[in-house]
Amino acid sequence: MGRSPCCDENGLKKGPWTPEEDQKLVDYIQKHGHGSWRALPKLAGLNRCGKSCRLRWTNYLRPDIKRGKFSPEEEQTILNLHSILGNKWSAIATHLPGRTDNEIKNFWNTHLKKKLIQMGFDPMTHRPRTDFFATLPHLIALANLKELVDNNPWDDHSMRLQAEAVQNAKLQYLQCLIQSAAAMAGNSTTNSPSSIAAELEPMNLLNSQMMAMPSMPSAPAPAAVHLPELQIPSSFEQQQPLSNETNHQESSFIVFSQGENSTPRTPLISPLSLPPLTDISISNPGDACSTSSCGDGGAMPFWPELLLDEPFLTEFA
DNA sequence: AACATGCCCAACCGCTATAAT
DNA sequence: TATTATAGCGGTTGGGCATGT
Repeated sequence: MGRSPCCDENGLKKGPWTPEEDQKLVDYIQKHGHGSWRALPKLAGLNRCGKSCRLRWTNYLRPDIKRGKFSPEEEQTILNLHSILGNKWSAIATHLPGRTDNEIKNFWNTHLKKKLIQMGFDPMTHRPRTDFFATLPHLIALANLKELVDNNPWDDHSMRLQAEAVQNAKLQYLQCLIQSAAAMAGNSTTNSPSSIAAELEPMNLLNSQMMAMPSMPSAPAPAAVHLPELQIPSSFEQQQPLSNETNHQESSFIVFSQGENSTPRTPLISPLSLPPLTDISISNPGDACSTSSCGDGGAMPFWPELLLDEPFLTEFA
C-alpha cells in the first residue's frame, strides 16, 4: 500500500480521550471544520494523530449523534438490513440517523448476534442452523417459547424467524425420530438399506407433507425451509452422526425415556458409544444421568434433555 | 470483603478504496 | 501508470463496570 499507519509516529497520545481533549477538538471543528484530518491535531493543539481525532469526532463528538439504548424499531431495522447487507456496518448506519457504524457493530456483536444464536439461527445467514446439535440450544429455547414471547416484544422480523425456527425444529425433530426408527429397525431384523427404505416410505411421505403443515397459524409460512436429505443407515452401528460440530463428538440418535406410566415420553439425545439406554428416568434439564443403565459408574456423561412443550410433542408423538 | 467472571463499548489496528500528483 | 496521501471500513482489543461466588 505504500504508506505507514498514521499512528506510527512516536510521541502521540493513544487511549481514552480526556474532556479537555474533547473540548479542543470540538472547538476547533466548530470554528474551522475538520479540513485535513492529518493537519488538524497540530492546528487544534492536540497530541493525537489525525486518525484518532477523526474517529473520536465521527464516533462520539459529532453533534448529531444519538446516544442511549436502541429502540425496538432500530433493532428491527438492523436485523432486516443485516440479513440483506451482512456486516456492512456503514451501509446499515446510513439508515439509522444518529447512529454510528461502530455503535451498530457493537450492538450487533453484544446483543443481536447472541440473540440469534440463542434462538438457533446462524447470525450470518439469518437462517435456522441445520445441524442438529447446533440447534440444541434452539430446541431447548423452543421449550420456553411461551416465556420468550411473553417476555420479549418480538417484532415482525423476530416473529418470522421464530416461525421458521419452530417449523425447522419440527422438521429436524421428525427426521431424528425417523433416523432413530431406522436405526432400531436396522439393528433388530432386516438391515439392508433397501428394506429400511421401504419401511421408511410412509415416513418420507409424512416428511414431505410436513413441508405444507402450518406450525404457527398466526405466523407467515417460511419462505424456504431447509430439509436435509433423509439419511438411511445401513445398520445400527453404521449410522452417521447427525453432527460433529458440538461437544458431543460421538454418533448420536434419539431414544425415548420410559418413565412412570403417567409421564410423557421424553426424547433424549444419547451418544451412540454408550451402553443402550433402557430405563432412563425423566430428569431435570442438565441433570447428569444417574440410572444404572448409564454405564459402569464411571464418569457420567451429560445428557441434555429436550423439554419440549406439549403441543410440540403431541403433534409428532 | 475479596476475588472471579462476563459484559459493554470506546478506541485501536490493519486493510482497502479513492483522489491527487 | 506508478506512487503517495487521505478517508473510510470492519475486525479486534482492553479497560471499566456490574454481577456472581
